[in-house]
Amino acid sequence: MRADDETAGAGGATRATRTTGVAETAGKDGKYGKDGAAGDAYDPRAFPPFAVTVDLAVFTVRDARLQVLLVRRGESPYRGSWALPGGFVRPDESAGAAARRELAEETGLGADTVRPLHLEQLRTYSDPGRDPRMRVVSVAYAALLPDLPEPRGGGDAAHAQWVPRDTAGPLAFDHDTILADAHDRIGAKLEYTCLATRFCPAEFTLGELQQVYETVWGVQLDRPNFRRKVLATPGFVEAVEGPPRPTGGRGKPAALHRAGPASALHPPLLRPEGRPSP
Amino acid sequence: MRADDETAGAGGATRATRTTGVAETAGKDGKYGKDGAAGDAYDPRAFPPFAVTVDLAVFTVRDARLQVLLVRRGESPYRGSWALPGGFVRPDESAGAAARRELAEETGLGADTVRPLHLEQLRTYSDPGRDPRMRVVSVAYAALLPDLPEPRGGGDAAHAQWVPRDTAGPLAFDHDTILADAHDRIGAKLEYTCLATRFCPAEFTLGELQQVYETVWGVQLDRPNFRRKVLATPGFVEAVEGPPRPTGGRGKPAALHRAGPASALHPPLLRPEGRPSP
DNA sequence: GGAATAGTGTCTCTAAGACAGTATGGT
DNA sequence: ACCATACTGTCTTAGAGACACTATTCC
Repeated sequence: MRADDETAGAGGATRATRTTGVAETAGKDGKYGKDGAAGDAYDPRAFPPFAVTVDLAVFTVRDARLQVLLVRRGESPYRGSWALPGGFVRPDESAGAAARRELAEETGLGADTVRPLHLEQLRTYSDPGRDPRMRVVSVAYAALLPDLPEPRGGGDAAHAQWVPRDTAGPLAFDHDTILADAHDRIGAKLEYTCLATRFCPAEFTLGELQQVYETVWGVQLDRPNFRRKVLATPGFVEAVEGPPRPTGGRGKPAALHRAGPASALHPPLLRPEGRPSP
Repeated sequence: MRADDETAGAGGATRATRTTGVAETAGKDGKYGKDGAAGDAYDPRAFPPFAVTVDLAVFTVRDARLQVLLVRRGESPYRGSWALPGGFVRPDESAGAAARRELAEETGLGADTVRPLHLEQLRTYSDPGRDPRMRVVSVAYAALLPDLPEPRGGGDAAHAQWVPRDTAGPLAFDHDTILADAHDRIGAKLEYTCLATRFCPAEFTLGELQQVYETVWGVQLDRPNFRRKVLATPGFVEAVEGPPRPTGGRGKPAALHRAGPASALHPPLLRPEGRPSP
C-alpha cells in the first residue's frame, strides 16, 4: 500500500505564488462557511482562487496486458510528454460528471456507452507545485473499460492512445504518481469487490475473468481454485444459457457468464504472497 | 460499502450560477493543460474559479463509544447547526497540510502533538449545489485520535466538541454524507491495516485495542480469538516490558503493548457477518 | 467468596493451496 | 496423433469461530 497523504506539502510552498492579499486574509480568519467572524454578508472574492481539474486513469485489459489511455501534450510545460487525459471541471458540474464527460470526449465513445462504465474517485492531488504555472487542484478518477470494439472512435480523441501500463514512461506533472495510485487501488479493489467483471464484455468466460486478475496483479493463479472461488461466491457471476464460445482457436470452448448482482466479495479473493502492492 | 461517485451531478446544475463566459469557454475548448488549441500563452483568468476547502471527520473512542469532533456554525446558512470542522486551503499549502493545520487549530493541540496523528484523505465532494452561496469543492479527511488527556485545549477551539457518532444529528451542508463515508472507510481500514492502534495511546492493553474494533464496527468480538489473531500477526503489536496496568478497578491487570512496525494485516481481520457496512 | 477482566487451550469447520485427472475442442 | 484449453475432484493445511477453563485482581 502506498503512503497516502501529501501533508508534507511545505516543499512546494516557497515556490508557490501568493496571488492576492485578500485570499490570504480569507484563509486566516475569514474561514468561509466555518465560523462567523466575518458576518453573514458574503464577498465572492474573499477566497483563494483555484482551478479544479479531473485526471483520468483509464484502464483496459488487452492482449493479456494492462493498458492505460494516454494523451500526448501539445503545449508546454511537458510539451510532447505523455499525460493522463483530463480537463477542467465546469462551473455547473460535479467532478464526477466532468470525469465522465472527459472520458466520453477522450475515448470518442458515445454518452450511452460511457454511462454504465465504472468510474471511481481515487483521491485529490493538491500540491502547490504540481503545476508550474498556477494553482491547480486535480481530482483523479480511475475508469475500467472492457476491450471495446471501437478502440477510440473517430472524433477529437485521435490523440488518445492505449499504452501498456508497464511501458508508460515518465508522464507529465505528477501523473506517474496518480497512475501508480490508480493501479494500486484497482488491484486492491479486485480483492474484495466484483470490479473485475467491469474489465470484461457483457458475456465472458471464466478464463477471461481470470486473465483480468492475473494481468492487473501481475501473478499467475491456479485455474481450478479460481473457478471454485468465483462460482462459490453468490452473485459474482451467472451462467449464460446457450452454446459455449471458442477460445482463440485452440482448446475446448468455454461456457459464458455474465456479471451477477453482487458488488462485494465475502470473503475476499486475496492475491497470493500476502503483500497488497508489488 | 457506499456508492461512490457523484456523477449524477446534473441535479444541481440548473441551480448553479454561470459566473463568467470566460470560464465556460475555458471548460469547453481551452482545456488548460491538456491540449494545445489555446497556444502557450496562459491567461490566469481563463479558468472557472473555485473555492477549495478541507473538511475533517475526526474520530476518537471514548467511554466505549465512537465520538466525532463537531463545531457549531455561527453564521448562515445552517446557522446553529453542527458541522464538521474545516476551512480554506491556503494558496501555498496542499490540502493535506491544510487539514493538519485545521486539525491543530480546532482541537487546540500543539503542532508537535498533531504531527504524528493519522490523517487520511477520504474523497472530494464537488456537487455544484453543496454550498448554496458559491462553488466550493471540499477535500475530506478522516483523522484518528487516541483519547487524549487534554480534550480540546484552551484556545480558539472552544467551540469544537466531541459528540457521540450515533447521536451526531443532521449536520450542515453534505456533512452527514461525509461523516458516513468517513465511518465506512475507517471501519473498512480496520480490517486490513493496523490503523486501530492509532485510536490507542502509546501503550495500551489488548482489551483496549479490542474495544476500538468493537466500537467502530458496533459488534462484539470473541476475546481469545481476537487475542490470537493480533498476536499472530507479525509487527501488529509489541509487548512492553514492565508491570501490567490495572483495568478500571476490577479484574486482572493487563499486559501493555505498543504499536508494531507493520502497517498492513495479512490476512485481514474481517468483521463478523461478512457485510462490509452495517 | 463473588464479580470482573486477563489469558490459555482445544475442537471444529471453512476455505484456500496444490495438483491429479478427465473432457472437448483445434491442427 | 498431439496440443491447448475447459472443467472436475481430492488431499492437505492455515486460520477463524466457538467455547471450556485457569489466573489475578477488587469488592
